[in-house]
Amino acid sequence: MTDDSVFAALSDPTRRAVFERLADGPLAVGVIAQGLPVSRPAVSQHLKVLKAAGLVTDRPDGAHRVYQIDLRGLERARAWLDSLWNTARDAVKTEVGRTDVEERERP
Amino acid sequence: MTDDSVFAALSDPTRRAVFERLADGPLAVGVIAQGLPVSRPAVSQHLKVLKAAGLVTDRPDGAHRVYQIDLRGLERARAWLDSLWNTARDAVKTEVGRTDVEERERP
DNA sequence: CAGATTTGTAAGCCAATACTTACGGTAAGT
DNA sequence: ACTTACCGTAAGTATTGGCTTACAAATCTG
Repeated sequence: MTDDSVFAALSDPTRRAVFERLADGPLAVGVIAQGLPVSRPAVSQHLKVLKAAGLVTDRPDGAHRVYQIDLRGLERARAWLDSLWNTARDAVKTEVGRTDVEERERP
Repeated sequence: MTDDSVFAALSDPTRRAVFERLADGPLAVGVIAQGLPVSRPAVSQHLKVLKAAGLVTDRPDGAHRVYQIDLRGLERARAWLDSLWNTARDAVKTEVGRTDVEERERP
């Protein structure tokens, strides 16, 4: 569940579509595959990637297998973005000041 | 600057390293490339992707070209994650209740 | 003006990956 | 027990993508 695996998992549009479908609640693989423009095995492979990234969990339910969103992976992505957003925002503020000085000294 | 381009841009570790370097302030291409385990043209290509995703902006500075973080792209990624996080969290809550009922009816 | 510096782009190469079909294994229904 | 349904995995293929080297354009410096 590294930053790398999380963002790599979120990079594929089909995988994000799978992930968005799970946002409303747990679903079985076949149900997820319905409506998506890819085959069911493809969805299985996507779910495997999402699981390795800590973005979903799965549990057996009879012949079905139910997948559910795991908030831990999302939290990791959020933490990375938030951290970078904060430092970038601070840098922009201090940078504006620095630029003013430089432009005054070297117009 | 679609969700797709943003997450695709953030999926590559080298590109995230480039992006993190820019968090502290604007930098020229050559400076960014220093310390990274890839060639300078590779960095240029990464910056092109980041720019297309709305994650950085660039401006000419003599023979140099200075790149800077653009908060718009970050905001887009944050919005996607936040939206999904909220709906997923709500779904978890209501799902707990539903599961309790189901397990009472079908143990 | 000639040379050096900085950068973007083109071409080519190799690895990663998303997809399909085919198959095996497990669970539910008759 | 046999059939049906659901799912994961293996094998194979085609596409994408990141990297390097080579080259061209623009700018500074002497």
